[in-house]
Amino acid sequence: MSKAAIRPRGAGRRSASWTQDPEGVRRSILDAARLEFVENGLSGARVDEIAARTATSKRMIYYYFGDKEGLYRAVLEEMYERIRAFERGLDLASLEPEEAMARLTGFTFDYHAENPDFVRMVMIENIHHGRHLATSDRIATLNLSGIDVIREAYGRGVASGVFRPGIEPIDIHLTISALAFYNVSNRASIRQVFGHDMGAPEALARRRESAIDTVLRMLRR
Amino acid sequence: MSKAAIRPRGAGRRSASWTQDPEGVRRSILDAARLEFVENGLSGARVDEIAARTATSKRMIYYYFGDKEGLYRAVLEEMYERIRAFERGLDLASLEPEEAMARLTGFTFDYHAENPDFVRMVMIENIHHGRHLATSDRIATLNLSGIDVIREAYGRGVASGVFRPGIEPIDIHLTISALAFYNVSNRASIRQVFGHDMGAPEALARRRESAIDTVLRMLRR
DNA sequence: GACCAAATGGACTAACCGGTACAATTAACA
DNA sequence: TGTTAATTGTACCGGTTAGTCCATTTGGTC
Repeated sequence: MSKAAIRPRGAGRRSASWTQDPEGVRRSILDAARLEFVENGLSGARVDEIAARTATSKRMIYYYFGDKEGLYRAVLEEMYERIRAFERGLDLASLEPEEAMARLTGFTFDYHAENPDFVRMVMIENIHHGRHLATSDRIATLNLSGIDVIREAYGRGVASGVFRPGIEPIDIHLTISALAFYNVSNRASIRQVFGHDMGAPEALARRRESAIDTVLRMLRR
Repeated sequence: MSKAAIRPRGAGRRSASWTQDPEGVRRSILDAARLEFVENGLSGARVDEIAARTATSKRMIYYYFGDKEGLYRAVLEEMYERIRAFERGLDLASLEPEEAMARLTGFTFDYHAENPDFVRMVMIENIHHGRHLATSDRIATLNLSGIDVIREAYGRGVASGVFRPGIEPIDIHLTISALAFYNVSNRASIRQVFGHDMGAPEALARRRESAIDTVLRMLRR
């Protein structure tokens, strides 16, 4: 500190050598940033804190992501890409309509329960009115298509007579999402206000069954 | 600015006189704070901005609320007290069980739709893991009892045979809340990702009916 | 092995922002 | 009317924080 202050700019000692690793550095920054943003939100997150969690320096954050918001956007985009990959991994077309819907609901519920980081990030982005989703090209071309899966299974169910007609696929999706999302997003307030722990294994299991049952009852004749 | 800088501390000109109005000042600060917190979150909110929206000065914020978090907590508490008043205002005991549940769901849905500020504040508080709810005495003695209303109506419904037995009242509450809450909380992300506006009048109306229908189907034999 | 673009480090800064010091005024009440 | 606690205004401060400047090293290419 004392000597550094009188050394000419940028003339400080540095570790003898290092190896370049652009992808590793990028990855390291993104991981650190995810932790920090998910915990503290966009304005609550500290760039210095992210840098500290990283193997590299703050300088690199700005080198690769431009500014704090650019980094935030990158984290957000990656998380949406992951859930999209999850959705594409679902293979429900071969199942009976009821079974397909039950599985979709269960898997969606599980994905949210197992990825609270994703839930928190979506909450944070909604607080910001979806401003960063709106300005993201990667998100624009993402084509989140849980809806297509739903449309297909629901259509088959209506055709075979097990489901009642007249429901919009988007409404099915919203119901499934609401039940899965809320269970994670509002865990803290529910616990404080009702003393009920939605994260407890038995509560979670009961809630999962309830969600599946609720969706099926909503769809049946 | 120029002359002010060389004037002794606190010796600045002030408006000739003023009338004391503690309650008015408090009210004014709380209203300004609600706008700012709800829009920007706890860490995103600026005390100077709140002060600017107020009829009074920043000094008063610290005088009445101690610090930024104290003010945040006061806003949070007031919003929870309001929804509690709403819940107590519901008179469902005189209705048939199905009608009571339908009304409760509809009213809850409407309350959330009409009070996005409340929804946003709860989101923000959940991001903070409910830390401020936990340290609030006013919340601790609040006794949010939508649950009691549910237990009563559900019990009657089971007794009269229209509802199936074995459902926990808290689960009924969670289902209702999830459907009502999600519709407001995730509006922005749903719009960006699916191009669907949950806030549009017709979408809102359809969603409201869907929520009521879903809850009743969940409860019926 | 000379050259150069990409990648990296460390110190530094300007603005911002929560919170405070000091002084003054008001209003209740004896 | 004098006293005093409650209330209010203005200027200011110290720490924090996003972002930058300058220099240096790496590693591919010809």
